[in-house]
Amino acid sequence: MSVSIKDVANAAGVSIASVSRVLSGKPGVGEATAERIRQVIEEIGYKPNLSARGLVKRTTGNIAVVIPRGSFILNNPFFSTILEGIAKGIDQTDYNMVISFTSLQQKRLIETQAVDGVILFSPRHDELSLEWLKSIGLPIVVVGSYLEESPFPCVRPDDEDGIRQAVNALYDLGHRDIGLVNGPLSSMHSVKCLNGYNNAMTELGLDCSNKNVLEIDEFDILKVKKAMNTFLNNHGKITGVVCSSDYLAIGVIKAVTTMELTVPRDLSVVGLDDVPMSDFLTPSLSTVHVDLVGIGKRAASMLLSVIDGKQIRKKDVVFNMKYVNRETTDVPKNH
Amino acid sequence: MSVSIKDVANAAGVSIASVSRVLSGKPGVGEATAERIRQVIEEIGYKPNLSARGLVKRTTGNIAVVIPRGSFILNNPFFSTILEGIAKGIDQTDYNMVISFTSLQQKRLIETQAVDGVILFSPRHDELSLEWLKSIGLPIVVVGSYLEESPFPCVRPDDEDGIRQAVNALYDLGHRDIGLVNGPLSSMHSVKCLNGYNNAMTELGLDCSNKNVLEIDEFDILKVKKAMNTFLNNHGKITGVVCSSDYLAIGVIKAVTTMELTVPRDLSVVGLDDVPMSDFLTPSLSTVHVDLVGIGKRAASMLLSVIDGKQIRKKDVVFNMKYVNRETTDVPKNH
DNA sequence: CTGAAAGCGCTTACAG
DNA sequence: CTGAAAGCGCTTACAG
Repeated sequence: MSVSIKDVANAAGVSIASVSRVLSGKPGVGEATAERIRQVIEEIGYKPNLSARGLVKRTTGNIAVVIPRGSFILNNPFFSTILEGIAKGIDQTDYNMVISFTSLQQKRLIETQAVDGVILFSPRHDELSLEWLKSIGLPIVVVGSYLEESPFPCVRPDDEDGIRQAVNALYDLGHRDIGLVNGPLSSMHSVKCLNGYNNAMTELGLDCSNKNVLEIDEFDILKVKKAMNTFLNNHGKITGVVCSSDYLAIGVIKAVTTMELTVPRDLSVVGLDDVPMSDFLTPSLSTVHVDLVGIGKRAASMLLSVIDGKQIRKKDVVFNMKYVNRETTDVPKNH
Repeated sequence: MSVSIKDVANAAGVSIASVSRVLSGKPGVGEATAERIRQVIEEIGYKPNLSARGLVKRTTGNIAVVIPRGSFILNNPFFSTILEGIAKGIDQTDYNMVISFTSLQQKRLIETQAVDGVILFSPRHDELSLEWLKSIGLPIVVVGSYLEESPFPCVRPDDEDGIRQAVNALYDLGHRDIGLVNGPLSSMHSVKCLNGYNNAMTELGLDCSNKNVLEIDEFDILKVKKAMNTFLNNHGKITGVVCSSDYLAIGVIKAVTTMELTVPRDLSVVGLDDVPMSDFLTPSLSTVHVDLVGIGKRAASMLLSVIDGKQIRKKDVVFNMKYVNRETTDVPKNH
């Protein structure tokens, strides 16, 4: 069928050991021989069989990207943008990226020694167990949000400060009644956002009793609309909201608009993360920027280091965020 | 290190051959023995080594999802939604999905026998060569757009009819000067869209001299804005445009809005494909719906069939589209 | 510098 | 029904 190492050994008149050595750049082959072997490889188009190599080296050349609850998640550009970064991060290497969305696949992928390492997207407490993950002994890097008790290195945006900046931006515009639209607290990301919100409000001397916090657990436009409706009715004074993600902000704007309110005139809205599409929306979304592609890249290079057995210094890499004022924010209505 | 087939054979007091047979569900093992083996496997948590299996069976358990020009593309929800479908399609199987965005990775993935089959996203003529792809002899299914001379089965939306429906919807609203905002013609998708546009216009007795067609080759908001600007200036009569994708439509709306025009009052805009976010936008996007998740699922199941050596009947599976009227369309201004 | 040989963990004729 | 053995294509001590 396809050519094997034996074929190139024959064609070059050497042993397969020598071929293997030049393939992996190991020393111990004369330059003349090595050159001849390289030529033959090129000529007959030999490609090493990864299964065979993997069998003896106990590696696969694959890294897993594990994304929780696929269906809802992939539409969220936060994930796809980080994914882009990961892809770029491994582009120059020999690793392939295998993605899994369902926990069924994830378990299999990990148990089955099908990958050399794992990039874990913002895991939630109710999903893959940390104990289990630890017991596997696979190199793991977490991306997106920090897990308190986790032994794994992590790359993430500084959500807490991001939300703080968002709150302050609204404050500077004159807003005093500021709400938070958050995701479910089973995600550490949401917990950080809540902390950031509470801290910022307290620093500013504003009321942060959690009445002004709306928690949305499923990302369904109808549910968001309904929730926003009752939320705004119960908190009539709110003039601006900060959201824990751009995607959420888009839904909030939609919900608000269908209530015959106008953004930003009746309500200012700020997102979080600045996904590429945010500048593209109409009105363009005020949000807090972070280099999502950079986060993905960094997570990838970090994982590769761990796989290579290198000690990594920073176990928790936090990317700075920066508020970007666009069109969904304005001074409050009766200002 | 981890347990091997030998360990379970020892523990069960049988040969590795028997273990292998129950693993693959092959006949030739007594029910009592088989049951005992299954128990041992469960107890000691044995998982077969995929590399070893792959080496002898010459399979990998991986299917490749090949996405062209990653950076721009992944932000486009058209792709991520189909991806979701593919993931669902292989969820119940033992296959893993390995994704590649760069042609470098793609070549390696395919040459290196690292996958059992390939799902190829809307390839362009200037990318991976069909000749090369054919020469590899790997099962391939194309998703997204049809390649005329391609020997590979394809799953795709009926773009041509979709555009036709969009044009007709605008016509029915009273529009007569209808433009097309298209992608680059190196993609068959764009070619189909252009055909659909020309045919629909002709059927309606409208002018379809290509002056009313804007071709945007790179998806950059500044470029879109600039292009739209000159386009609308040169075609002042246009009251509605049809776009070859929802993503493009979002950019068009943005561009138009920054020109101090209002959608749909000054310009009606229709997208194509109805990605999940379209209903989420403000104003929500009028577009032509197609079951993108279904397309992904179908492509996956089709590829699995080809891998299994089954003959597939339909080489070109076309999904119907259906116009959805939302908020970016209205009667023309001076109607 | 070079090669013969063992071995990675499986599957699958082949023999019994 | 069951097992001994060959072999998949590599890598890597070990000897020379």
